[in-house]
Amino acid sequence: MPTYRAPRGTRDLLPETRAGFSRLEGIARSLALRYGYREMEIPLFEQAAVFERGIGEATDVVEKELFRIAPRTEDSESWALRPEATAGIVRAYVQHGMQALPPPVKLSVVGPMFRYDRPQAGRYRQFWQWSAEAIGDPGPAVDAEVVEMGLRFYKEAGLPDVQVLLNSIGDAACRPAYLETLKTYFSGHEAQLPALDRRRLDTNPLRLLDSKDPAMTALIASAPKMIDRLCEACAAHFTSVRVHLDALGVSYRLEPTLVRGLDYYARTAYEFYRQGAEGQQQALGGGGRYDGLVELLGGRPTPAIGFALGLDRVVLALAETGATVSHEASPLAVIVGADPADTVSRLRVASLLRSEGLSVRAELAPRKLGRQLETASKEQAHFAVIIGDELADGHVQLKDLKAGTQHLVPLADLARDLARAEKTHHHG
RNA sequence: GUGGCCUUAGCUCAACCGGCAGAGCAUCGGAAUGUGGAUCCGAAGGUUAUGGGUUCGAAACCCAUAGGCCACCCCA
Repeated sequence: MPTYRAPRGTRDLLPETRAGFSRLEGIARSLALRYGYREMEIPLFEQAAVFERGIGEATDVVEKELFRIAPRTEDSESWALRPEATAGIVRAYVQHGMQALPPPVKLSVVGPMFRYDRPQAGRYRQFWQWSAEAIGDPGPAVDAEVVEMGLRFYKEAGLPDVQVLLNSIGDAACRPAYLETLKTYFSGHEAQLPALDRRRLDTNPLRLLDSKDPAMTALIASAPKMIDRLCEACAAHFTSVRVHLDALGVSYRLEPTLVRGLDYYARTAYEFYRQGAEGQQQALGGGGRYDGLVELLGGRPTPAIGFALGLDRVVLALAETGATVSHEASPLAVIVGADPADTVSRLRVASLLRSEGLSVRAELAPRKLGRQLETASKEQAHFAVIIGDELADGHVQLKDLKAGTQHLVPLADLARDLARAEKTHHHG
């Protein structure tokens, strides 16, 4: 027999970990509700063209990380697992005529994404994101609202010190000219450029600003900044975004070298980092305005903005701060028996309590009573229901494992007594 | 995709120069057949990631593969 294991870059979320993810998903759903984003689902895979066109052929996400599905037959369509949710959400928005809904259409998706890159801690081939999109609002107020919602997510998750890095990357009116300026600037220093960055000069000059090569630091520092060369409309938009952020009390750091990896972004761009870890490559989340994407995927020109927050990285960050990410619920009571062999009575009582909506575990292993109780306390159950000879006249022993007390209870009252106690029972 | 470090029981780790594969925790059982988190005793758990090679002898040395991690690339 071969030994099987989860594919590279994927992981099993075991119950302890899954509980932490569920908690984060709960916060995301709660925030979506509070901010007016409606939850939806999109397929885990799409026609590859949705990503190729939407995200951009030349981006790393499409060029090297797209998780393509081998076609089943020669004439079947080319599919790919979703590397992010925005393109799929916008595809659905166009497909279902949501342009007819009063704007903005605010949508939320939580689920796994797939990217075929080399795994590391916090970097997986299957990872979880919360994605929120406000489609049909040109901003700038909604830009600030989205950033604030992201920040609130981290705060409620238990990461109060998340830092916002903010930039404007211009739009079709001013970015092309800026790119030329940038190209000219770096071309003038071509001899100093590392090989990789020399190649970027043609393919993606914006990325030069992001280079971590020490030889580039001085060059980048004195390079022309997009933020200084925004057209009037973009500059006014950015100023207003900042005014709104200030009004909300959201602090942020201007990061003129912040660029985004996906082609569809324009104007507002931002990323979330742990305080003190801003320089690291692992963003907790990021987002921006993508005013051209709806049109790119076949809809009418429609402005939009959104973000994607990485749940895996939040869990990782919480673990690093030593915080308890989450705990699983423990049963209110465990049904144990004096006669190890009498699983019938234990199961019957458990079934009775469960039908009353109570969370109980029946000990079905034929172990002696001491061992049954031992396991019950180890799993943090509040009560043990001990079944013995008293059952003959309709009674059981109800033992409070936390308090160490015990008394005889008529079986008829058991559910009521436990339900009353549940109010004070802290699961876990 | 590039470079580097790592992989021994379910988990965390030992094993001196290449010479008997071990401990703690967890699990199961006994002390204690109707009373729990403590204690004592015991059991079970291993193709030393996988496949080759060197050697009288390999967990250890060499090669390949897989997986994990770190730095890039890039992002969540």
